[in-house]
Amino acid sequence: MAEYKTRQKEILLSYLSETSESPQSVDDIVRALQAEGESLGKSTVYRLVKKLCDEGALKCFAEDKRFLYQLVNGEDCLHHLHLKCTTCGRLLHMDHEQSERLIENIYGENGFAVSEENTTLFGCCGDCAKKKRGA
Amino acid sequence: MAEYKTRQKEILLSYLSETSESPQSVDDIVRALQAEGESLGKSTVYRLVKKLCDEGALKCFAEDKRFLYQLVNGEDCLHHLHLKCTTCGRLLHMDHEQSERLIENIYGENGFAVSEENTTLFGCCGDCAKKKRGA
DNA sequence: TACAAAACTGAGAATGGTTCTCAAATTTGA
DNA sequence: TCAAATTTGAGAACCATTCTCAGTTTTGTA
Repeated sequence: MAEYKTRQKEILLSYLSETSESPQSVDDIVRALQAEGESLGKSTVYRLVKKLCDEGALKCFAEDKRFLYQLVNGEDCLHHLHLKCTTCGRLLHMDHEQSERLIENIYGENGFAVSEENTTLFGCCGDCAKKKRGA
Repeated sequence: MAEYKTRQKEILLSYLSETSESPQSVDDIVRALQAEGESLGKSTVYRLVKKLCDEGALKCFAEDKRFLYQLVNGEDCLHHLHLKCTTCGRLLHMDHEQSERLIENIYGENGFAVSEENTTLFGCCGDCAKKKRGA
């Protein structure tokens, strides 16, 4: 017996998969679920979210002075870097080979082993850049 | 009259330039200065540090659940990526050309413009890797 | 089905970094 | 030297996150 399956975990995961487009704060999560009549305790959400991050199922971003969480779909998501658009909030996935090449490169030049799980590159995506040029 | 020159600001800047190797939390700063007999108020440090960040004189990193501040020496510090070792905590500076190349690369393949100011790559530095292998 | 051990939940308290408040001190231009 | 503008700092307030712990749920076993 190492881990129990609980109603709360299922509810949380289901909600996170619905909102996988935009990262959510713990408060967002708690409030949204409350509105749906599925109230989870704050502590529980914090606990689950942290564990899911450790397992690599969620990505965590610092914003303002709190953390936002976003679902990472599938195994392979662990094995590439992510690009986070600070304008629209979307999380883009870098190609696996490209990630590998980039990391290899940095390792070669700096002796530094970049961790794919912990690293996110911030910037502006093509769509937002286009919109900005238009505006 | 827009901005006054104060003793406190000078002390802070001088301390930050002494410690520009490793990022400091506000608490680090306050305690260190206290030890030197130059006690600055916490509020003051927070205020100054925030203003310096806005002006681009300081880099700010989220760690644990607080922020670390590090002096940006000269213009060029703004123009390369940083590698943060999650084992020893050191902040390594990527070569300027290497940064440019990497960013160019990502832009070419993903249409995504990585922001040097906001991005830090996490992982394990060469020294720590060596120690781990040794142990 | 019944039971007990292990794991999980959640309300509320505690923690701790950051911001706010405001009266006192400092800086600056005249 | 004076007064206005700005800055300082002690302490309160704020608020996201973690901790506590008694009660609940899950699971394997008999």
